[in-house]
Amino acid sequence: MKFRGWLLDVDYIVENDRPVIRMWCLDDEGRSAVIFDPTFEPYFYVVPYGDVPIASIENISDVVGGEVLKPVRVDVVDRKNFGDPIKCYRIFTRLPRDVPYLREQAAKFGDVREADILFGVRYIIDRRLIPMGGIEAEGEPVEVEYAGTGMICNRPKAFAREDEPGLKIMAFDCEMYNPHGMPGAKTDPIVLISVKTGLEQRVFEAKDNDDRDILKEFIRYIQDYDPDVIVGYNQDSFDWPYIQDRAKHHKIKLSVSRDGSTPISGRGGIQKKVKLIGRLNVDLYQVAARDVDGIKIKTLDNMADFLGVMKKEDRVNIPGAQIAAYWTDPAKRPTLIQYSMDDVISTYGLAKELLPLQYEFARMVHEPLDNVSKMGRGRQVEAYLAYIAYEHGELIPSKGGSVETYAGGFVFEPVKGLHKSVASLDFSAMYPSIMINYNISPDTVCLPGEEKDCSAPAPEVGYRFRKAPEGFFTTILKGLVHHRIALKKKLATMDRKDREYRFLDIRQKTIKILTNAFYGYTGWAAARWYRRECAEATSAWGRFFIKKANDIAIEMGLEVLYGDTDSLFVKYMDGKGLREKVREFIDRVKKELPLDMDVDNYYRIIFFTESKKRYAGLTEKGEIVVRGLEVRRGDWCGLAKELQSEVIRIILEEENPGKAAKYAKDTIRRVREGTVPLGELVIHKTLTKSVTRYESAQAHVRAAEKAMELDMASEVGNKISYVIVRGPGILSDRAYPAEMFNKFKDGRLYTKDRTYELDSDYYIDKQLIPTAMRILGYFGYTEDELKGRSVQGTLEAFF
DNA sequence: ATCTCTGGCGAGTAGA
DNA sequence: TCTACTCGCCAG
Repeated sequence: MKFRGWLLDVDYIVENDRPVIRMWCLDDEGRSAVIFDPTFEPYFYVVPYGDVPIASIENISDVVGGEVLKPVRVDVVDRKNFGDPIKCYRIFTRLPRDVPYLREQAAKFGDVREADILFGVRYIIDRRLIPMGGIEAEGEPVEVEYAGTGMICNRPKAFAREDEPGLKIMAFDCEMYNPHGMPGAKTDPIVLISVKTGLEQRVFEAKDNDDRDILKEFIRYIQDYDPDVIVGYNQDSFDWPYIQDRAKHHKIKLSVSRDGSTPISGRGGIQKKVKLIGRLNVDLYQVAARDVDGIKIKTLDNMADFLGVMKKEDRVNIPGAQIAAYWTDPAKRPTLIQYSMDDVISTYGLAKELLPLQYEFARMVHEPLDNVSKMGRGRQVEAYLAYIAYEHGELIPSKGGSVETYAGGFVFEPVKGLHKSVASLDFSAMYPSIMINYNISPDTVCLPGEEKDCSAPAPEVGYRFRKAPEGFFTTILKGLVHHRIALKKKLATMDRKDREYRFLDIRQKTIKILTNAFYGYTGWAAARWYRRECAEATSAWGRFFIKKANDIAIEMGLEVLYGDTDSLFVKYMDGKGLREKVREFIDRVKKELPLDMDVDNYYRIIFFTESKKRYAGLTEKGEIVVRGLEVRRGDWCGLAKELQSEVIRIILEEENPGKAAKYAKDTIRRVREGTVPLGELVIHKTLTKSVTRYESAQAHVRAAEKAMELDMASEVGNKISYVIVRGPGILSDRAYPAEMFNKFKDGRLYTKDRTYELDSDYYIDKQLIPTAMRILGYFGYTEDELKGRSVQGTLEAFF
């Protein structure tokens, strides 16, 4: 029989003491299928130390549980080790689980390589497969109870396709009974489980606080609908572990995986990972945390609002701590049900927005979707490298090296104040271009004595790289750059609303992300292809070129106001002739330096603070661009950010500092009067480690401790939301979790049994004044003026 | 188990 | 009051 469809995942089973590769697929009609390949054998390499006879390798053995493990066979193969041709032994084992034992024995004779490549990934690499891509196979049909089609085949073939699979996606979300704050899986049942698919949405509701039945219904629902992809928001660290505990409590088997097995939890750690066999379990929070920027507090409702999936004002929102109260009150329960529904609808909507990029990453780096969605950027780059290494005959290096820091980008001292008619320019793809230009790659690092065939030494650090042959990274980067140029060219001829446009645009974006991560990857101590010399030389050339560009600009009569790593902000006399001068400048830079430079923006007016990395400007198009200032930060209260944002707007657009100062004074007065909503005064900071590990008292840590005393969630990695109240002690003593208050009126915060007073002086002196003064200080305003008497100012005096 | 990198700002703590 | 240091977040 023949099969044509999509490849979703690859794993293996053990049959008759032999591994059998299992490919989870979809056919072109969207029906599930599995393809087995019993012919693939586990193996790893050993690069011998000197002359090691093959017999020594063939004879390695270990005894595990009374059983003797030996290599199935050993062959001699030609490979490359960082570009150098070498002969090495390839050791085949009977089962993947034998590898850890035999690698230890083999390590006595040489350098063990690729022993830690997972068997499924190994198969994808060796058979050149494309997860989320096309697959064709021919073989014998076989009966399987957990998929529509089953077949046995040993040479599946991948093919690229331009359409997307008809995946069955299911979103789910749970609400737990939490009368004391944090729900505990031992005692507190799940009261609602909501699900949404392409067909319907529904909520399973517990009867009499007993979740036995809804757990069973949920399991049955998954079995019946049989989704290919399961999405949630934080389900790996919250919903799945909780469901697992509850199922265990009721002695129910959580058969939600496609083969009838239960979810597999990644062992411990801070970031938990959950694997479902045959279904792709994607935690959209992990995806958002890595791939979405432009939003600070990545809660489900914020994320859905930000991506236009569900506006906050159009949905029910219930504070986490009140779920039990809503559940218990018959009048309020329907609201809770709607809340749960809104959550699952948001989650499903997020999946529609976020998954296409993940599909492309899966295809690009050749890792199954669920894996790639949980990997850090470095590991994604590495998966891609591992796939390419195979076709180059390059051995995949072993992990890691020692952490050593090195110098990065150069930052110019800003010319503080307001400037009119300014252009910002930057080198396009500076680091990748430098790496390509100087053939900077882990396999081209020049050793002492071979300098004659090498590039010029990198400035400051002196590293050289061989001119030939082309490095492993260089080839890959060139390929990526060319591919992206071709895509951009094609996109330029297409209609933006076209379905294919979206598809190709995501592809070029994926390439860009991956390309830009290569430089950082080479300086990452835990990388397999870690070569600090590469990162050091790349950033050194970068510093050299931005300084050279600065010299050229000055020589041409441009005034350089600021620059950071790969960018320069320039102005020309009174602004007339700027564009012409900038064109000339770019031409000269391109002629004299091996890099491209482009205009990023023209600013009508721009304000540089006296600090690096903090500025705000108004572009010719009328857009306000802010960098580094508190407006951009998630750890200042909303009111302070709003104030600074408005001050910036008034200064840049209306050029009226007096009005900005008045706005600041009004804001300060509102805080004194206690008329600002509490939400505007909450400060959010991440708890980055367990509370006991902090060396000094931090406000958010103390707030987290107080939250835990009240049985409210404060886990490592969470954002802690707190407010500052009046009272004795240092600031952190007076930081309280915002959720503990159920009422805020006239500057007073109420809990069930206590009243606190908001520390309005803290908000005025430490939040509002500093953010406003960051800009207004330049116009001669003082703290006292903003807090009290009125002063007029004009902009003219400051040019 | 986790992890792309360095440069940089500014608030707050802790100790002298 | 001064300074060194910790901490979190942001620019590129």
